Amino acid sequence: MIQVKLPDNSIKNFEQALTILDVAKSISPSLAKATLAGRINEELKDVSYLIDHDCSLKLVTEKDNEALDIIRHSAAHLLAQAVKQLFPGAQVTIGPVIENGFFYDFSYERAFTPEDVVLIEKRMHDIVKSNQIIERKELSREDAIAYFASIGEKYKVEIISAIANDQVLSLYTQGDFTDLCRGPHVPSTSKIKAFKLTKLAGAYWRGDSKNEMLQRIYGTAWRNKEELDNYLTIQEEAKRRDHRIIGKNLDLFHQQDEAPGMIFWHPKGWAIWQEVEQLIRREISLDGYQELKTPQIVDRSLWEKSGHWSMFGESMFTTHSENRDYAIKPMNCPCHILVFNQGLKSYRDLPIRFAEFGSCHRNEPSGSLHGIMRVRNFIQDDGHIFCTEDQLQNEAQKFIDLVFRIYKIFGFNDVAIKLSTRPEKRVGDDSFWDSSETALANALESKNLKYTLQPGEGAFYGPKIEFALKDCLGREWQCGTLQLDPNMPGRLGATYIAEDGSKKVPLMLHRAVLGSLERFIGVLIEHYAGDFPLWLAPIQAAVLNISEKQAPYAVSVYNNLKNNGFRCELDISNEKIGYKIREKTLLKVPYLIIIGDKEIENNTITLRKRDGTDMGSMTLEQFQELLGSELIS
RNA sequence: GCCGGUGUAGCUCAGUAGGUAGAGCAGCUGACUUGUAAUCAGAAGGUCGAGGGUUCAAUUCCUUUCGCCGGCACCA
Repeated sequence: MIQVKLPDNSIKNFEQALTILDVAKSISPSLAKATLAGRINEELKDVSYLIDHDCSLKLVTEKDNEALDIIRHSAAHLLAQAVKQLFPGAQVTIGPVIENGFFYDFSYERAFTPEDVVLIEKRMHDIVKSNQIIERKELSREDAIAYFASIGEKYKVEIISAIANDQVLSLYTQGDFTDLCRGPHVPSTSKIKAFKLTKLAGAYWRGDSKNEMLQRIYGTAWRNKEELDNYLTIQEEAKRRDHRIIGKNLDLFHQQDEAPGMIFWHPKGWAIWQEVEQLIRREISLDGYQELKTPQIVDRSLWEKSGHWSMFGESMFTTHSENRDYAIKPMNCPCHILVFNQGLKSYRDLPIRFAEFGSCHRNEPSGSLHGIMRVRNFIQDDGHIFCTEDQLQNEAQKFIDLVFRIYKIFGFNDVAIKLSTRPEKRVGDDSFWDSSETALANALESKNLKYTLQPGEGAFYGPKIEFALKDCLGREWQCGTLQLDPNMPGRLGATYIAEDGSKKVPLMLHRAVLGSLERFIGVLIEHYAGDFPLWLAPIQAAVLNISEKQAPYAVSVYNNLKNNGFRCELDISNEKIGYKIREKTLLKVPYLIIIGDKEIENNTITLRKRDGTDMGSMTLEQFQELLGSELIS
């Protein structure tokens, strides 16, 4: 007698061993049809799994969230099967589930073309139609290696060879295709109902740039067509928000061949920048930061002392003059230490908080550049805190508060926190790393903040806390960072006089709330889709006249607003009002001011918001009050 | 940096099986004087990313190179 406990705590008794599918059938035929897998004592299993002992069972159907991963994994196999049928010379490697879909990497004598992908996707649909049963089989390591070696799948052999000896290996077969896989999978190919191949790309074997480059095919897969369409719509939306397109349409900035990875900020883009920079300036001064400015180009010897020359020499821009080598600064911290080093510092002076909007250059690999999100010249809302070990926790807490305070102003309320610990390539001994990692973790825990651990992701000089905000499409952007650096102050000779009269080396915290302003503004553009809130809008209002007659009145309204500090535009061209409204609406101007004869007569203005709302007429004074109150909120 | 794609007017894009290119919008000129998302007309606008090669002839073919796009790798 076998007892199977179901999620509603009811218990079903069976005379003999049976599969998960059999259990589903015993409940209802339609449930059996919908079942994709089962969770036996919390472990996911195929529907063909044989239940031969008492257990709890939760049937996984299309409706369950966990079904999605199974479908996607099966879609990856489906892709591999189609590729093997069309290109028998291709070797399969790995095909995991990723966010929103899956990919599969192949080794092939040539790159796949977009035309190939069309054929592959078509073949995948054919295989789905033919409803091939997906069967699981267990094999010994030796047999599995022998099998894949016999069909010439060298990568699979390599993968199996790396798997521990005592692991049971499972193979999944569907029609003419067999793949090594942990599973589980859907019971047959017809269960994969909604998928689409999305991208073609090169990818290194095992993610290592020293290895062969494989052909990666990306796809997305969903429970049904509605979900797939919904996903594709969101992708379209993301494309519509692309900061490179909006940046061009709104005339915010441009980039050109002569300066790859650098931004030419236009007046309108720079207006946004200034607002963001001023906001940071206000907020950090409340937290006791002092702003300063340090040189752009600094002698090589400083970078050698700081460790950058050996650690990041290749990605620093250099120059030289009169037999001296210089680096164009890739970061501000060494210079901040040089400022700290001027004059004796007492423990009474600490903590000292320096801030700088310093322009930094890093020679990022060409392939990594992306609009204004990843650039070679950037400015961070950078800052460095010099403090004692006792002050560390308090400073970390204070900074965490600052980050949340500022993100909230932009409407980012969902923030993911990550703690990155010691990387392989690092300076400083292990006791430094032990204590500093603990200190950061304590700061987070004292604030009851949840965080994920990222082992090996720390900076070469110390561990860090990273703050990733979520935009309105749910995408994560890592912006804020707090990095503990117990090494650099010592390397550059920073000291303070302690209470007992001895010289001590201060701790340093590198911190930024927004990170690179270029990137942060890129995030803002995509988050708001160009519809900036009034305080950030490059043009806050546009004055439009109906016809030539009202031009002088329109000019006076424009001048009045401009003189009161609002960013304003005037259009008194000989165009119809509909044309002017369309133009300014496309430029996402929050308020359009329409001036016709009526307005002159009543000494008012008529307002239209960028979303089309007609706000009727009011006096200019009333409008300015309205703007003022919107700016404060 | 690596793999693949791509580069034509200010913008969005078409085109040439090798014979130095075309549309819409914008800009310019003119007419119209307009009431809430594109008024009409005219003229003009291009070393077809850059260098080299093949050819009588290259924007088109070959090659080198640069930028951009999608990934991978990288991201102090």
